[in-house]
Amino acid sequence: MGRSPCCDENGLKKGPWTPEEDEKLVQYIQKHGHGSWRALPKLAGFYLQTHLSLSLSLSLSQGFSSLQSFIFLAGLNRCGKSCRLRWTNYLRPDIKRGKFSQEEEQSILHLHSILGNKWSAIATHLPGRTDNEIKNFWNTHLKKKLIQMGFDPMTHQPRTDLFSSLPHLLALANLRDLMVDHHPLDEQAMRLQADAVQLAKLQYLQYLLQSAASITTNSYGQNDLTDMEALNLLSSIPAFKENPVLNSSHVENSSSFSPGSTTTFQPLHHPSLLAHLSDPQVPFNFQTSLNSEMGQGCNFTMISQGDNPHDESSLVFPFPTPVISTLTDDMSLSNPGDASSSTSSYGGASSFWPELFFEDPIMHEIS
DNA sequence: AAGAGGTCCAACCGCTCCGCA
DNA sequence: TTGCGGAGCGGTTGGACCTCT
Repeated sequence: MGRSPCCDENGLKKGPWTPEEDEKLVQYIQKHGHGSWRALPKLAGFYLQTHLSLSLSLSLSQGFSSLQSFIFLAGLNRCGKSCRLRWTNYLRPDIKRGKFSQEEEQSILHLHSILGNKWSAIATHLPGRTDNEIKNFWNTHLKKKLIQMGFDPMTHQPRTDLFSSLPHLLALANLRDLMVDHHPLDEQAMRLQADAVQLAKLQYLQYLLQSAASITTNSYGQNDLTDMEALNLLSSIPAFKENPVLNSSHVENSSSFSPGSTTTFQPLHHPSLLAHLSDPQVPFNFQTSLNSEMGQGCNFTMISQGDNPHDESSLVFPFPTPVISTLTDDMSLSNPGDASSSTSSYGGASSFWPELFFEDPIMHEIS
């Protein structure tokens, strides 16, 4: 922009702030508030000097220019930008310190799915947290977490490259069958693997449907990927066999089944559900069905097997459907009983990261 | 115990936005 | 309309701290 940086003046201090500098800054801002950050370091230094001998109001009336050299010798030898950052990110009295709570984490995920890397905008929804803090937390924790769970951290959508591993996952299922003969796994491990394969199919289904929605029709006026492929896959999933919501009308009326078509919904990591799902001790079942009545989507009913028999959530996923978080090479070798010990193994609800879609008040607020 | 590597976070840098003359 | 300067934003960095071997 052709403008010199604010901190390029000789002699301005950089680096970590000392307690004395903090004190100067806090004292000044407590007394006068913050406004002109550029002028503040000079005034802050001067403010302390006034405690020694001068009256601030008297000297201000004399003008700054005559005070410049005095101020630099005695003042906060920092640029205004540095002062502002120190105040907003560290010294501000309303800053909340410590670890982010589960609720805050969910809020950040949710807000980031809507706002992207607009850290300051996200911070406005998290009282006491700074944009810098949220940004750091995102980069060091949440981003990695999403990646581990098979999500693109920028789009919050399932990573399509996960599907390249689908044959591997299915092979894993076959391996399980072989291992039953020679190295029997316990029942829970087998069930988890079976669920994992079903979820892999579900995700692949999602992939097919999303692809079908985006693929242009070929010269015969047909999609390169047909809904039938997806439906065949669906039919191979026991949950669908057991819950035959899918009937012929859905198949015949495929035009009403428009996965991935223009939707105004936004993904939402629903806090209450996530909180529930984050408890690895609570197992769950799920049932799925195509939802033609809503024009698009997939009903997803999650039934907790916890203490509360009424704890059932019926959700609509216009797509994507929930995905598998992480299926590692050593999944079959990990301790199947230790589902709660690691988020990287498929062992419970914590690895199951649904995206709920419904109208979002924040979107209205933003728009 | 010590060194290597990894993680975390405060602070900096470069840029854009916006108000004002 | 244009250019300047302050405020603020997001990306990056460097060093302190932690963990692992």
